[in-house]
Amino acid sequence: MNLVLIDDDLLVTTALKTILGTDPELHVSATGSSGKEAVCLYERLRPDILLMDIRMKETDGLTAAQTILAEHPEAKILLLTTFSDDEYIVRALKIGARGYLLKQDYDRLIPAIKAVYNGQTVFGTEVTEKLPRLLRSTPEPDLCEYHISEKELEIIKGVAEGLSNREIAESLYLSEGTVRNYLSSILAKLELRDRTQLAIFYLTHG
Amino acid sequence: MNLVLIDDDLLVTTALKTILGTDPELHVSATGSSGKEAVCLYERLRPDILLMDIRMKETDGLTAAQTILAEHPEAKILLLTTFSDDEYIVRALKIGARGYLLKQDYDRLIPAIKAVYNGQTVFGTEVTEKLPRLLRSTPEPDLCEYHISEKELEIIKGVAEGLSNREIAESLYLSEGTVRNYLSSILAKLELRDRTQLAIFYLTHG
DNA sequence: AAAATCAAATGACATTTGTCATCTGCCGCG
DNA sequence: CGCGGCAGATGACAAATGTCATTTGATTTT
Repeated sequence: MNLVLIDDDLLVTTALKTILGTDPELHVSATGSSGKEAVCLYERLRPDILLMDIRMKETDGLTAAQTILAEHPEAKILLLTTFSDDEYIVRALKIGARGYLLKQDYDRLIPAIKAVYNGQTVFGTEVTEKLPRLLRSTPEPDLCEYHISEKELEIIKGVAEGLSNREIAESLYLSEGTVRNYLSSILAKLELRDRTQLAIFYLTHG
Repeated sequence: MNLVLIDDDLLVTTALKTILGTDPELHVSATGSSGKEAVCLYERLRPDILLMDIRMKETDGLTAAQTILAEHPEAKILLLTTFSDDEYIVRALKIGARGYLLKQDYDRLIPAIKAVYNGQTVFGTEVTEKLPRLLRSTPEPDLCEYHISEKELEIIKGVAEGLSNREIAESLYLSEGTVRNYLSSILAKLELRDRTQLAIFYLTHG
């Protein structure tokens, strides 16, 4: 069972590597320290499981997970974090992560990894308690499910106000062409066809 | 003071003609029995005052008034009706009618006509009572304020679903060009610039 | 210092969109 | 009968939109 570990803190990755090394079934193929690396390593090594921290400088773990899952929906990604932040949990679920564990649950980490390997989804104790309530309160698909940067969001808002590309460009001090480029990639990400569909999407699901 | 009378019921027009004829200042130039006629007669005779029923078969009085006022905002149109229907009152106000009288107020009709002639706006007693409340409860501009035909509405809905002109055309069995033409006139009527603004308008005010 | 990275810009391009003038049947009305 | 008015269609056009490949400049990384 091949693993890739991603954590900001070198101490954590090495510690984890040691802990996991005690189990003969587990093999840590590589470690990394940023979301970007996670994407690269996943592409290159196709590990059975990707164990990743959420809070990291540079690209955060959730976004990286999203990138990977967009390409490989079958990827088994286990998110690891110190805090049990509600928003993170929900988002992790929505994008299709296979697990969300608190670092304090480290004694259950190995069983959890094996469970995920067998196709299950695993959540830490605290998370499990919160889950039903969280799901009840957020039934709608959200904008934050996609990788939308701050600037992209500004552009979306402009579109949803009925502005033209030129007007959006002026209001954000960009060139019209740049706005077009941003818009183009936004549409691709959201799988929409034109600005009108985008405006509708934003007004109804945003 | 030239008047044009419009009412479905010939009995009413003739009766009114008689009543109004008792006043030497008033002169009924013509009478008609439908909204269309109202528009024609107004265009042709440019009466000082147009006295019109609201409920009529064929084009109703409000729509006709709207058509006329769109072209001639200075037109003095006095609406006459049997019922004091809230929706009608509000709509009449919004489109710029100069008065709204109940037929039961017929004893005040002549003074009202003269008042309107002098630039005032007149409402029957019952209407006056309801007015403030009605205005308070409907602050929003509405789609129905504009002359939107059934087919036009279909097209607007299509736009608000994010369909392209071609797709709208197919769904309504029209040519793409025709859809473009309709859309063009819709945008002009609503003073909007493009389909995106239309979609936004429909989703928020529609 | 060299290489990689990223935001922003550019230029070229095919489509779509919005506007306008004009044409075609068709129906009602005098 | 003929005429005017409609709903639709057409064709031509400029402008806006969406897509892509490529370039620039600044910043980071190594």
